[in-house]
Amino acid sequence: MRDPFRGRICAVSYLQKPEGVPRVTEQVRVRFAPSPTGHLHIGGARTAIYNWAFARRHGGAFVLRIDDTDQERSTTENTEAILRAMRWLGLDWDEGPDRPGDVGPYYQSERYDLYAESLEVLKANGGAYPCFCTPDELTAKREAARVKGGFSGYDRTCRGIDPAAASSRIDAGEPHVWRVAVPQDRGDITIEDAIRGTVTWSGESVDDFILARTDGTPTYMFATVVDDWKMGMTHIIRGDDHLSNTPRQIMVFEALDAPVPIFAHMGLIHGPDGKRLSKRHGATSVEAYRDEGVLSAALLNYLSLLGWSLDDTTNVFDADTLTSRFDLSRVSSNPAVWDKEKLEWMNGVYIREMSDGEFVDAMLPWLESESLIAADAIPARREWLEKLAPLVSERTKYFTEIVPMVRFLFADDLQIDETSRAKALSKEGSGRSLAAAVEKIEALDTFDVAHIESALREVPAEVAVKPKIAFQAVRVAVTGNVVSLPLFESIELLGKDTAVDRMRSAVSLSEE
RNA sequence: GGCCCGUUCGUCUAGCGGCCUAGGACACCGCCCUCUCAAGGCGGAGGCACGGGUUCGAACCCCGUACGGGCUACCA
Repeated sequence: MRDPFRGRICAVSYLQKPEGVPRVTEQVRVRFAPSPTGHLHIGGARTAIYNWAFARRHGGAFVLRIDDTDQERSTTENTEAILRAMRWLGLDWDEGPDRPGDVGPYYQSERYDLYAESLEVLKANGGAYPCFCTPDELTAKREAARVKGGFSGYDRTCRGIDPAAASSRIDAGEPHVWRVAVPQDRGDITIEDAIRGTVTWSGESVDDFILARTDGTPTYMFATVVDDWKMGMTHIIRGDDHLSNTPRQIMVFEALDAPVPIFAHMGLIHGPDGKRLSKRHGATSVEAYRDEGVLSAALLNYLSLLGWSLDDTTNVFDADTLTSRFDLSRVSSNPAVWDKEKLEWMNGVYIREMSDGEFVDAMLPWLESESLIAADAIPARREWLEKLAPLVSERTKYFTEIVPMVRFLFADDLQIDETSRAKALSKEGSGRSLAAAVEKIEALDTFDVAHIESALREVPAEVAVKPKIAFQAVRVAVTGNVVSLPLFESIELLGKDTAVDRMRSAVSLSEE
C-alpha cells in the first residue's frame, strides 16, 4: 500500500499539529541554510538544489539563510564563495542576504534579539528552565549513563529546582544555561516524513537539551527552529543527518506554539568507502569542480540524479525540466555514493551538446591561462578556433584535458614524444612514407581537409606500406604523439608550411 | 551502549503484490565504424543482504538477523 503521506505537499492542512486545527497556507516556503565555515560542498549543493527545485515546482519561495552562529569559523569570504557557487549553479533565491524579504535579517548573527525574545516566551510559559549543572558534571553523568546502558540524555536534575530558588541563584550570578522542558506526558513523537514516511520516537527518548548557553547565545537546535518558524518555512528538506534531531526540534516548535513544518530527510552522499563524503574523498567543493572545467548544467544534472529520479529512463535533462518535474516522493531515502566517473560522462554529454561557438568561448580561458593564445589574437582566429572546436569537444570530459590535446597546434617547435617516435617512426617504411607524404602535401594547390586526405591516402600504395604505418608516421611527425586529434584536420589547422616543416624534420628522425 | 534510518547489478537508480525469465544509465568486456584517440552503433556479463512468516502469488507487506549510516556536544 502506498503511504498516503509520501511526497505529500498539500496546500491545505499540511501542518502537523498533533491535535491542533489544520492550518491553511498559501505558499510553499523552503530554505537552504548553509554555515559559512567553508565553501559550498557537493552535499550542501544537492540540498540547495532539492529545496530550490521544490520551491520552483510549487511556485513557492526559496529562502537563503546564512547560519553563521559559529562566530569562530564563519567568514564573509566563505559566505561570498557560497553565494557565488550557488549563482554559478543557477540556483536563484527569492529572499536572502542580498535580497531582503519581510522576514529578515537573513544572517543568524543578526537575529539574536529574536532568539532572546523566543527564549523569554519559553521562560514565561514553562517551556524552558535554568540548569546550573557544570560541563564536568554533565560529562560525568553522561559517562555513567552510558556505562549503565540505555538513555544517556540529561537527567533533569535542575528541572526540580524551585523556581524561586532558581531565580535567586540566577540573580546571584550563578552560571547557568537554559534547557527546554520536554513535557513528561508528551507521548510518542511522530512525523510523516515526505521522503521516508512515518517515523516515530518515544517521548522519553528526547532529553531536555540546551537552548541557550551560559553566555546567553542560542544553540543551533534552538536558533534554527526559531528561524524556521519566524521565516514561515512550510517544508524542511535536508540531509538525514538531521533526522535524529527532529524530535528535539519539534519539542521547541510545540513549546513555542509554532506550527510544525513538514520534514523531508534525504539520504546523505557517501564516499566510495561508505562513509559520508568529506574532504578526504577528494574534491568536495562545487567551485573545485568548476575549476576543473565541469559545466554548471552538468553538475546540476548529476547532483539532481544523485538521490532523485525523474522516471525510469531519463538521465539527461535541463534545469527547466527539473523545476517542473521535481517531486519529493521520488527522492531516495538511502545514501548515494559519489561517482565521479558518471559526472565525467555527463559533463562530456553537455560539452558535446554545445555549439562550436559556445565551445570556443568555454575553451578560450583554458588556452589563455596556458598562454597558448593571446587575448588580442582571438578575434582574427575565431574562424580557425571554430573549426578546431568539434574536433576537441568530442574528446573532452573535463576542460583540463584540452590543453595537452591542442598544444601541438600552438607550439613553435614541436616536442616529439619519445615513446611515440620509437613506436611510429622506427617501423620499416615509416621514413619512406613520410618523404612521400611531404611531397604530396607540398604539391597541394587547395589546402583543405578533403584534398589533404585524398593526397595522403595515395601514399601507402605508392610506397608499399600499410596505411596504418604510413598514417601513424605522419601523425607523430605532425602532432608529436601517436594519439592525437584527427590527422587530416590537424594538418589543415596547422597550415601547410608548418606541416611540411614538421614532416621534413621528422624524416631524419625516422630509423629506416 | 541507547535511539533512529537504510539495504535492488561495482556505482546511481526504476520497481509501491501478478506487467519482473527485475528495466535504464555510468563503469566494464566484445564486435562494428575507423588515420590514432574519442564519439557513435550493436551485443554481453553483472543485482532483489539473509532467515522466517502473510498470500493462490512477494524485490514489493510483517517479524527477526546481519551489515552499513546517522544522532546521542554549552558544533552546526
